[in-house]
Order: sequence, then structure tokens, then C-alpha cells
Amino acid sequence: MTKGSRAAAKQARPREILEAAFEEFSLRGYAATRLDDIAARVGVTKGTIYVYFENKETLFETMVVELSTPEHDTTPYLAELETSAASALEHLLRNVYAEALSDRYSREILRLLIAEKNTFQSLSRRFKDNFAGPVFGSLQQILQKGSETGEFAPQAASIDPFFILSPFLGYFVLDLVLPDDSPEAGGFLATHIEMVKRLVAPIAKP
Amino acid sequence: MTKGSRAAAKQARPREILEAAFEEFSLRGYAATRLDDIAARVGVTKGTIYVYFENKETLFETMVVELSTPEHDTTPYLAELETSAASALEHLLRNVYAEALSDRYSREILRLLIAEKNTFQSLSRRFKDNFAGPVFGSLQQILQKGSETGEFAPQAASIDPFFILSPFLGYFVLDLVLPDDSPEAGGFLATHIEMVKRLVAPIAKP
DNA sequence: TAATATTGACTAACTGATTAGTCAATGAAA
DNA sequence: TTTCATTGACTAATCAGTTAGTCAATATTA
Repeated sequence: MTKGSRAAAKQARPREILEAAFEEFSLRGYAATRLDDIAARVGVTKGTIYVYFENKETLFETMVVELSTPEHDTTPYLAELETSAASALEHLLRNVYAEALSDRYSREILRLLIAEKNTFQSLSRRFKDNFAGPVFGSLQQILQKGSETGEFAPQAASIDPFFILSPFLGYFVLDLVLPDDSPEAGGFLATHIEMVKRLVAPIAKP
Repeated sequence: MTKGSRAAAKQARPREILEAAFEEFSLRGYAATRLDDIAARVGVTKGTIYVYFENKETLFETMVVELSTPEHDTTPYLAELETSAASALEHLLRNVYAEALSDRYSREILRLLIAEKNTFQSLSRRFKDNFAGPVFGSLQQILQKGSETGEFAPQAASIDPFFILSPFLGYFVLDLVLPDDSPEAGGFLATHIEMVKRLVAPIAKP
């Protein structure tokens, strides 16, 4: 709980509550989380939460929106695409992994979105619009351009962009469910890049 | 609700309750599901559930165990491995997809396991022992054998078996969260097989 | 076959615990 | 002294789990 001047405490309060909410919601899920526990984690009482948030539902939705990574910026890849489609592709993959691994919140929030998909459909839609959509779109452009210039095989343009990212999502989920069994991230990324390059490469049968 | 002779009704009751429990739990998650709603779906009252199941927790765990696919039989792949590592690999992938797509329950149960991983860790362990473990083990053997016989590149033996399956898991999860955006399964599987073959193939740079 | 006794799956109404949400009172900062 | 963020006791609703009692199906007897 933030002390100090009243103004400073009040200003810091919403973020403190959101972070405590994240811990509790990700531990227990939406329905099983008690607002009293969130309040206790901050060091205040439940009434205080209602000063800053309308109700439990709003608190949950705000937490997801505020703590999950904002929209993924895809302009760097498209710039790089002028030089080399292969390096734009590699760059995109490295960034997606880096972002997911560095972000303390996004993995658990993805799990919450999976868990609560029937209860909070609007959040899945948000995820799609802000993250999945742009990334898939850029991938599509990279595949298109690469196959046009002959850097990739012609068929590369018709690969579903999601396929390129699917090992990443699979890794993410395995690590969520069975963290002890998930391979080390660096090696996994290296294999992933290798596999994508071979998949889009012009044919050269042995 | 099953009618007919008392004996027949009693005999069918547990399965009816488990199927109703599946519908409610997968719709709302463990904590938000009401036993009254499960009972109403069967056409009985809550007390009846307690004739057959000890409590809510036991009902949930039994539902997952009874309705999820039993252990995956990997012996066919290992037999096929004598002939061709590549075809054993393809066969394994086709079977994993076929099993996941044909089973009305397994996709949603996987989602529940992801959602409840902190609450029902024992179920994740079961999933690992009965499904993930055997499949990863067979894959490991296929990669090993293929690289020994020269059918695959030498490095194939050091690929993490999970990597081979990761696009499948990614597909599964996307389809769970954003069903409207997931590619058609047949095409996805074809790309997956293609990519795995290229990944393990002996090097032949263009 | 008919009358009667027994069984046990099921119900309905209940209890007790839990928890989202409210609000009048408080007390510390300005 | 005034302000207002915070408290904590409160309500109302929800829901897991319990149990005394019911009644239709079956078993038993005559």
C-alpha cells in the first residue's frame, strides 16, 4: 500500500489494485477470486476497490486491458521487407518471442482469456484486433512479397500466416500447462526460425 | 432423464450426470458452475448428484477422466518405424489430428485443464502421463531411428519432439479462442506434414 | 393372480458458509 | 476546520452440501 501524501497515494491506488487483481485472478480464475483477497494484497479493504472500480467485472476487464501488451507495432518488419523478406520474417519471430518472454503479464493473461472465453468474449476480440490481426497481416505481406521476388518459393504466398506462428503459440501453452516439460526458449526459437526458412525456401529436392 | 425400469435408470444415471457436467463446466468453468444447473440439465435435482458423486470436486475430476480420450496407443508407429521413419512420423501426426478432431470432448477438456491448472494440477499430470508423455516418447524414437538410418538429417535426433507437435497445439488453441479465424484443419495438417518433412530432411541447399 | 410389504432413487426444503456490493462513520492530511 | 480517502460492519443473494420424507417399482406372500 502506498503511503506518503494523500494525493500520491490516491494517484497510485488504481495501478496497485490492478496488479493485485492480476495476481489473484491468474491464481484462481475470475469466479473463484475474492475481492477481499485483492484488497488484502494491496493492504486496503474491499470498500476502497469500489472507489476506483465499478464492480468485479469491470475490474477484471480493466486489468486485462491495462496490463496486457498494447498493440504490436508491425511497421519495422514492413520497412525491412524492402531489403529482405527472410530477414523481415526472422525479425518478426524474434520480436514476438522477446515480447512474450519479457512480459510478466501476457502469458497469464492469455491463459485467462482461454479460460474465460465464454464469459468475456469481448476480450478475445480485443486480443485478435490488437495483436493477432496485425501480426498475421504483416506475415501475409512478407510471404507475398518474398514469393513475388523469388526469395521464397511461389507457394509461400498461399501458406496460412497462422501456420508460421503456430509453434510459438504451442510453446506458450505447453509452458503454461507443463512448465517443467517445456524446452528452453532460445533453442526452441532457433528451431522455429530454421523450420520457417526451410518451409518458405524455393524447392531444391535432394 | 432416463425412464424405463429402475435398474436401467440407475445404471444410466452416472453417465448422464457426467455429460451434463461437461456441458456446464465447459460453458462456465469450475467455480461458476452450479450443481443445480447440472441437475436441471439431466432432469433431476441436486440431491441425486450426491447419490452418485461425493462432491463437486470429485464430479469435475471424474468428468475429465471419464470423458477425455484414454491413453494414446503408440505401438503402431513403432511397428511402422521398421519400414520408414518418415511414414511413421506422418502416420503419428495424422492420428493425433484425427483423434483431436473426432473427439467432441477433448478440445474443451484441454481448455478446462488450461483454465484450472492451479486448481487441479493432478489432472495436468494425468494428461502428461497418458497423452503427452507417450506421444513425445515415440516421436523421439522416430527422430532417433530416422537419423541413424540416414533417412533424416543427423541433426533430426536432437530436435525437441515437442517442436514437431507444437503447430498442432497452436492450432488447437487458436481454434478454441478464435474459432472463426482458425484455418481449415485439412490444409493445416498438410502444411504441418510438409514442414516436418522439410525440417528433418537431409540438407540439400539450393 | 392379487394383495401387501419393502426398497431405494429421488425430491424438496433446509442450513450454513461465503461473498459481491453498500454506506454511514472515521481520522489523517491539507 | 474542512475535505475526502478509507474503513468495516452491514445486507442480500448465492450455492454446496444435508436429510427427512415420498412414491413407483419390485419382491414376497397368500
